[in-house]
Amino acid sequence: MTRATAIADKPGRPSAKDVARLAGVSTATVSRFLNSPAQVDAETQALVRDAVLKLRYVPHGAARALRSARSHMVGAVVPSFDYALYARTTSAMQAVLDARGYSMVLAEHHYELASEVRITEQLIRRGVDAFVFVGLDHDPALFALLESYGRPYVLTWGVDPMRRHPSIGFDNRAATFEMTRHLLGLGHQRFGLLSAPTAGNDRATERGAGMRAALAQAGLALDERCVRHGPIDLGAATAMMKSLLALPKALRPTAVIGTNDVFAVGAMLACRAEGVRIPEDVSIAGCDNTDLGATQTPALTSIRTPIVEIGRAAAEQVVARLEGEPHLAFQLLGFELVSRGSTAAPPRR
Amino acid sequence: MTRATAIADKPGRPSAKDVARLAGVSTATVSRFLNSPAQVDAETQALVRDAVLKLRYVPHGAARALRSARSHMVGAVVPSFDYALYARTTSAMQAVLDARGYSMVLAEHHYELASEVRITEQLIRRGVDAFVFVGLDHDPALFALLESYGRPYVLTWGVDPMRRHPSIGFDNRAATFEMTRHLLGLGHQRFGLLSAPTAGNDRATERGAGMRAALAQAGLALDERCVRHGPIDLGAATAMMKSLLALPKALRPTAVIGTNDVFAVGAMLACRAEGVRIPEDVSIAGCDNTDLGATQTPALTSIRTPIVEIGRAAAEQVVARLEGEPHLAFQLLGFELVSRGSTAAPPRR
DNA sequence: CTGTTAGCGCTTTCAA
DNA sequence: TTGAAAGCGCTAACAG
Repeated sequence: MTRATAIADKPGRPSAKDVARLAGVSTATVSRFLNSPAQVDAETQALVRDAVLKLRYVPHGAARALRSARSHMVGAVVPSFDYALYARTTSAMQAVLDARGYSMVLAEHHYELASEVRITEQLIRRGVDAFVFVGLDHDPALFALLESYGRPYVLTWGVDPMRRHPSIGFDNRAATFEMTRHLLGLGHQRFGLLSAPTAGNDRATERGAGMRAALAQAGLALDERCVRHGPIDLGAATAMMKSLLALPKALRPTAVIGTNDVFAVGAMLACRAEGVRIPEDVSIAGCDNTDLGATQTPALTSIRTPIVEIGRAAAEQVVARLEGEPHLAFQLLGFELVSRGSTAAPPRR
Repeated sequence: MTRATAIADKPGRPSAKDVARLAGVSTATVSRFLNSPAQVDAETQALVRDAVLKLRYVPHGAARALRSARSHMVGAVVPSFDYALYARTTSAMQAVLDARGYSMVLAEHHYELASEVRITEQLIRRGVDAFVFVGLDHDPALFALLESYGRPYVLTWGVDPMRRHPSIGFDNRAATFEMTRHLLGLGHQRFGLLSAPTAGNDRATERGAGMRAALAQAGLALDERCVRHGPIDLGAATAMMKSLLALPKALRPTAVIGTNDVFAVGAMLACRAEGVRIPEDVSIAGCDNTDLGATQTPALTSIRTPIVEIGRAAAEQVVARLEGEPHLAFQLLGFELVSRGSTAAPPRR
């Protein structure tokens, strides 16, 4: 027996036929016992139950999936797990799925929309019943694929303004809008933005837009020389902030918003390295309210986003759809500004 | 059409038969084209390829799995995703699996060994080919189940000292041993330990043991009144540390080790809240060297554990076994003490 | 190199 | 309430 065949089911792996034989019934009855016990006589049930337990019978999922066109697997397709955020959302999803008898298949696309399509196709091939995606921006080919295979899905971390795709999230634009208002209220006039690349990332796009909108409303404009884009990574964020600190004094922002906490904490590291005081010299704010930000000194002002709620609601929606239960196709959840020590009035001139 | 049937494959979902018809060949040839193209004539290949692309054919995974007894899915069964650590390991795994044409099914057992068995059985039912587990401590029923279904697996975050189960990890005991030596070297005599519950958690057990061993070697003993156990959670860790700080002065530890960075950072929060200075009044050290610890003020002394390497190696090992390739069943990886500002000499008496 | 054929293990009509 | 029988879509023998 070679390694390659080692995983083949043991010769003795019990099948429904074995259970049927032992219980003295037909395989049809075994199947009914498993799937709709109400249709089986109580005595017969006892017979079958004993046989199942005795043989430690575990039904063959692939056969069931083939026959019933239902794998009971839900795909979670996320940008990346390195940012703790999606891990927590996924964890919440997984808990709900598990409770409802579904398993979760996980895939990352590393912020590449094209690879998202490829990955999704692979999961369809594996028989995944339904999908949860992150964000509203996706390759049109993705929706075509889902449509052509009749797979339900839900988008998360935002709500589709056109109501074309089922979605669960919050208003990313409003979140940074409110944060910017907070900083404007403290008296800031010169702002900096640390953002993820916006291509194919509506969260980053919207968060930037919210900031610009709030500034515009206050009669200000975001100086593009104070904007940096880069990967969601502490090192990159630190470098981005350092380059802002290197700007001529008249240009240098007194308030910097990161489109998420990683950027904001990276900015804090840069300030510490350069001897720039927070919040006396510069205010820093993030988004998503992670432990990473909340435990900094000073603690990071951030937006509490519905990380766990999104995961739970997404899982519940796809399961409800698979099971034919009523559900809300669109859910707009709330967020909350959490003001902490990293933001204060700007330095006096 | 009800919601429940909405996910049924569209009537027109192409099958191998459709591809065969369009290409003017048999389904066997389609199958060969997909699985071993070398056996198919170049011209025929072109015919089939065109048909596949034209119909946007995606093979039916369940049928393939049923027939070939191979689902190309690997199960990752982890304690929890809330601790960012396992998310990163899983991410590394997923990248390798994806590159090798496998998908990853994810499940969490929330530190309950019994639910780990249940979850694993569910994944076997779904047809998962192989498994990666976290830690060496598991319910014997788990191994019995894997054995009876002939599923390869690998344990991670430790190496089985008995060499009974394939495993990839590092020496958890040596890690805290070294950390404790570091603190002893700084002059500490009274130690505190913040740990996860040790039941069914060999990482926590070993990390505690390493500390005790180092102390014993130095002729000291860990005062059990300075030990706290609790969930891996910042709030819980903070409370645990507060209760250590509430000890009579003569008993209060001057050095506290967390069995991971979450405990250590929670301890830092407690110190800040109580006005206890780090490292002047108390030294604090963690384990796993996460961003959470590294970005604190002062930065947390910790142990860099092979988080990503474990994930990659585990994925490579299970794939190698499934594919019948040579592989190392046991891999002992290294770790490294990273000394930062949170540890220093104890206060003078 | 290609087609024919026989199932993989299960669910689901249809009859009894 | 139960059994017999027909496949789900694919792969692997076996012929040709």
